[in-house]
Amino acid sequence: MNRPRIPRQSDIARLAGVSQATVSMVLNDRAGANRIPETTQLRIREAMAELGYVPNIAAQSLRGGRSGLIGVHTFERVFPTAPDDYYREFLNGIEERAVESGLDLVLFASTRKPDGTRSIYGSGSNRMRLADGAIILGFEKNDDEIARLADEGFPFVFIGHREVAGVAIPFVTADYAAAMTPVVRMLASAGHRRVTYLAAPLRGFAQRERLEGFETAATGAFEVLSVDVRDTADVTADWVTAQLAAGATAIVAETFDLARALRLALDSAGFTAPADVSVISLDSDPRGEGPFSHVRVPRRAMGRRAVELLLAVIDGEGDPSASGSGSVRALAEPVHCDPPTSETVGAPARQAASAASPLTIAL
Amino acid sequence: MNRPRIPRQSDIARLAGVSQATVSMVLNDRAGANRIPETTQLRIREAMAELGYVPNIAAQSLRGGRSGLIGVHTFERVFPTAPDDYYREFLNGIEERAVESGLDLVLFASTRKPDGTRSIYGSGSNRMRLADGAIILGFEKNDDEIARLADEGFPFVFIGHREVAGVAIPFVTADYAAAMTPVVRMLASAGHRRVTYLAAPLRGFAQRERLEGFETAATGAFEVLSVDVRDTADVTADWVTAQLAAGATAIVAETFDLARALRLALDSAGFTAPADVSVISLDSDPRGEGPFSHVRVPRRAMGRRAVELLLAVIDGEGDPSASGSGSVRALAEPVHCDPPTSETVGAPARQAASAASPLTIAL
DNA sequence: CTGAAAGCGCTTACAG
DNA sequence: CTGAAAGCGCTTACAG
Repeated sequence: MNRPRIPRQSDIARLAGVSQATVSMVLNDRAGANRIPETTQLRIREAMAELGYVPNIAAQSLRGGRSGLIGVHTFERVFPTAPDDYYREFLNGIEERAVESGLDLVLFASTRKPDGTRSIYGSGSNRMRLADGAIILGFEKNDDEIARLADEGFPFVFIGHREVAGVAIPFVTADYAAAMTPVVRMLASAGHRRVTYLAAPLRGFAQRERLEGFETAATGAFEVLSVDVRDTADVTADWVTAQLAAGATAIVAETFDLARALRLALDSAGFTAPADVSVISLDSDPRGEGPFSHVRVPRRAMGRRAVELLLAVIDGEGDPSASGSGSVRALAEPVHCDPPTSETVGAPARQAASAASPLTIAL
Repeated sequence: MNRPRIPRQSDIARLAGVSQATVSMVLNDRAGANRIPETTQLRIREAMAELGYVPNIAAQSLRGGRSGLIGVHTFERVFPTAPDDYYREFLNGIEERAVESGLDLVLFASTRKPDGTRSIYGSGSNRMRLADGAIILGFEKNDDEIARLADEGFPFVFIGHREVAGVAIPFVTADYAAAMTPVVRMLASAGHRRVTYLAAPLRGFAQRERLEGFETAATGAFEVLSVDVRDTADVTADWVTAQLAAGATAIVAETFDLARALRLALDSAGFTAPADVSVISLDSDPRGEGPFSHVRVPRRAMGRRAVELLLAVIDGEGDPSASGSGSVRALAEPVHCDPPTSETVGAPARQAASAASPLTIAL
């Protein structure tokens, strides 16, 4: 009933009558280089199978430098409590791509500080080094830690556009600006001339890029009636009614939160899309497909790309001063977004365009 | 611009003017045992901080130490594509508990075999050994691999009742059987005497335990009209109608899938719960709270418990032949389920109890 | 109180 | 064609 010792290369060597080094060679297919005879190789492989040999990863990575581990660090929880998990799609892509390269994922749970937020160095030591590199997600600003991480030469990439003064951060983002062109084209060709842009309070690059892209694309196509920055709570039936009364025939909602709020507001104001107003959401709802035509942010593809970018950075292609960083540069290109579907885009509702319409009564 | 070499213990030792072994002692808090003076310890800690030292996990675990890594292995994908993520709540609990103990999580993504399924040994080497132990989730039968894992003495625990011939597998489960008592009591005291048990095709222990617990609890309380094993597709309006016609005044749905199907069937048959029929689901819907009164399976608590159990097993308290395995035994106790809420449990609909009721027309 | 040394299981030059 | 040896970065007896 004694626990059998786990076989190692020297056990195989003894059984096959060769040296441990020879076993290693055969295992790593470097046998050809050293011209070890087929018969010897066969004997070694048989011994291997007989003993059920499995390499010891710790020893391999100690010796070889790589652990085959990709770190994932989030400044918020990795597995959120709510089912409409913002990270899920990114993680899907990360996992998928990691599988393809035979890598395992380390979720840094140990990095939580006493106050509940997460920190890379908060616990005293950077456990991240455990991995060959890391993918970082999350909104929290933590420039000092990022700078230090870069300073130490630890390979990492961000998902989402991040900038820290004095540090060149490799990141994966989507082409939010370019995605606005088909949005504008779809609305313009449906006949819309006055459009409201419903924006969330500014938080990051993605939003800025969307808005700028939208305004650029809209130039000459239609009038951006207003760029209205609102919290979801302020997207009410009254607000919708006022927009239509002001002549808007279409609303572009920047986030899926705003889109959800807009759906409720439309319902309670008694409007339907696209009959009364055309609506496009600029972000897809992670919980499901969402109520409106929307631009799907390619989160899964971004997750995959992040792994690829990280692998390139780990391979030392990340030095910005190097001339041969072509691979990294290509991988850091924004990921393309597909054009929106058109369920809630239709012709402008005629009456809404007139200030004398019955809708103004609600004001 | 050269990447700085990662500091190791000998670098600290040189800086602090001690030997590398002393650094190791201080790091592992074995300094007290050897009475290393406070001042020396302080010097070492300062040097450590200055260099940003982080232990090399591979070396630690090669040497026999702990890596501080808890493995998570699933025979299916870790991050499912669908938002109604069955694993999410387990992972929540696992992450939460790991955070508390300063452990990181390794998601074994590399363990996927060419055919898409996952295997522990399929890729040639057992990458799991990287971690101090592992929590295994998922339904797929893979007895050989489990037996081998146990054979090698690798510490692991299952979430969900698992049995493999000849191997004592530590697992965490919920007290499904005991949870049936309040279910039966709630129905009986509402006046129900004839209840249909809607069961999924038998797949595991949880189901068996629920059914046996239910039947035991029901004895003397009411008649279990039928135990009906159905696929969700077969839960139709006709089926519901037939149940009521046969005299059932309440339906107990075993899984959340069945509960969802039952909701649709009730809708299309024009019935509402609890006016026409009382309904209790024996499992909670991971996607949300679900349409019916239900027993909440304490998945998060089970995840937490799995970490605790694993930690005990790692500490060698897992030897079933040892007398001191009290801790493991206590942790392997089924986790308690709270009693169901009562939204869709009401008094029996009178007419349904009569075979001459208009409902039978549908037959 | 602290250091020198062995050894965990591998890979990879380097000798024969 | 194959083996002896060094060394990856640690921990842990064992000597002083």
